[in-house]
Amino acid sequence: MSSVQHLRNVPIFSDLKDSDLNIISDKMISRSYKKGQMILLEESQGETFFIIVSGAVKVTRLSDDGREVILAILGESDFFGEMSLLDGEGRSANIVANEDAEVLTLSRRDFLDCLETYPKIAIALLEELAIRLRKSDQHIESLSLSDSEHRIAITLIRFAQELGTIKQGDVKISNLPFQQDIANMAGTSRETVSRTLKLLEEKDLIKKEGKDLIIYKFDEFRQLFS
Amino acid sequence: MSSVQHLRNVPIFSDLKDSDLNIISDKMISRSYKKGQMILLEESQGETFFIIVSGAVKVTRLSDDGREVILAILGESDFFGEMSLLDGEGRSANIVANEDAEVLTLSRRDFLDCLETYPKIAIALLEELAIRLRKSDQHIESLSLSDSEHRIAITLIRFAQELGTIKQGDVKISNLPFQQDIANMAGTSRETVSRTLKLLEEKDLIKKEGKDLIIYKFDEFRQLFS
DNA sequence: CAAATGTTGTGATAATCATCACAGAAAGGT
DNA sequence: ACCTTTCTGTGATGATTATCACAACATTTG
Repeated sequence: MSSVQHLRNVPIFSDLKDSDLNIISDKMISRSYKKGQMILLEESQGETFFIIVSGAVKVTRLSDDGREVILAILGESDFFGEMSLLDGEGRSANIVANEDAEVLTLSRRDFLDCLETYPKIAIALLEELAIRLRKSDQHIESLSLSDSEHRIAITLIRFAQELGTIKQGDVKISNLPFQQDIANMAGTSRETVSRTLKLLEEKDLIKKEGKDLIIYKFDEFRQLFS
Repeated sequence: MSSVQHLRNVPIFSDLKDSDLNIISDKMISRSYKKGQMILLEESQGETFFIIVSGAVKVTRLSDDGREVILAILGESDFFGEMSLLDGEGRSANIVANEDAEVLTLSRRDFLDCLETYPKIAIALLEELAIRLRKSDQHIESLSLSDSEHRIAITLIRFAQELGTIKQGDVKISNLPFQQDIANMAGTSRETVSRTLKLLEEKDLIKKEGKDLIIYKFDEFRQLFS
């Protein structure tokens, strides 16, 4: 798939004419990263905008004592790096390739030019940031008032919405992340994730199948843990 | 102070010419709310953009069983309501007047027109959303991996940054919110806030003075709880 | 000012969950 | 196929903190 085709799939560019997309596409540089490789480091200056062509990355923050909080896992057609370009602050999170990943990058200048030249991009970007803020709010709510079972269930729901495929009301999450990553998203411990997944399976709410996980009756499941 | 003067203080409008500000200002309607009054209800359709002229509001989410999570407390020159205007989803949070409050409102149409007409506003708004997203990320981090003492200290730091006045390295927070509100922001219980404030006072890190609270050596305090 | 309501302080108790420890399973490398 | 590393399951234990209960104090309201 051509670079322009990829851009077309990215929500913030989808409104543009082909000719404009071509112009932008020409300014982008392609890069690839191996699984586990650090793409962006917290504290460093943010000077680049990234779009994921294939693979997945995780957005994390690290505490002094080395524990990791996963803020989000991003996949194909998602983008990142815009925050420090926008507000000029240093980076606030690390980005690590969660699988082998291929990305397109745009320099700070070209990105900001884009916003000036195509107000539609700015507005589409506003939409996207509003959506992210909404997700953050939900995340904060769940961390604030749920017990670990709820938090883990909500994390599974997040994965289902990002990576899941629906089949007769059930959702299958292929390639479920490791328990440690789930724990780092849910704000709990790896052991608790292990025990809770077992619990949910005993309640016939989910089923583990190798690397995949099926959530039965997704709508009811979501209701249950709202 | 005239309506235009207030707009000038709002970051997203500060770049505009007086003539443009006047045009926008003419479209705004002023309203006031009594302390405790609901301004916006979760679930309802978001059709209005709000700017706070005076007073303060709290942004909350409520769980089924009635517990409240406070996402933010906003004051003079802050704005809200933009999220559901931008992404078209229903409201994701409640807004309640935390003190008597006076606001200016702009209709959905006028707000979106504004963004189209003045790309600078869109870009300034992007900046602001980026800043909020950053704060959300920090909030998520702190909920995920700190104990209650740290979470409460970080909540105090948030208040200090929003409402505090510096005096010789110490910060004074006038009119500290109730313990229950602090608890709802820090994701802990009211009793734990009470006990922790006492603890911090015994460590000579803070001092309660009636309705005010002083954080000694603010920089060190912040360092301590990163 | 008295009553009523809202807020804070503090003990006792129990529940949740992190942590430690280690065994077994799975995946990856050579 | 074997060794190494990573991931998962599970018991035991202790720490943290929510919850309940109630007294003291403060603030509002009639």
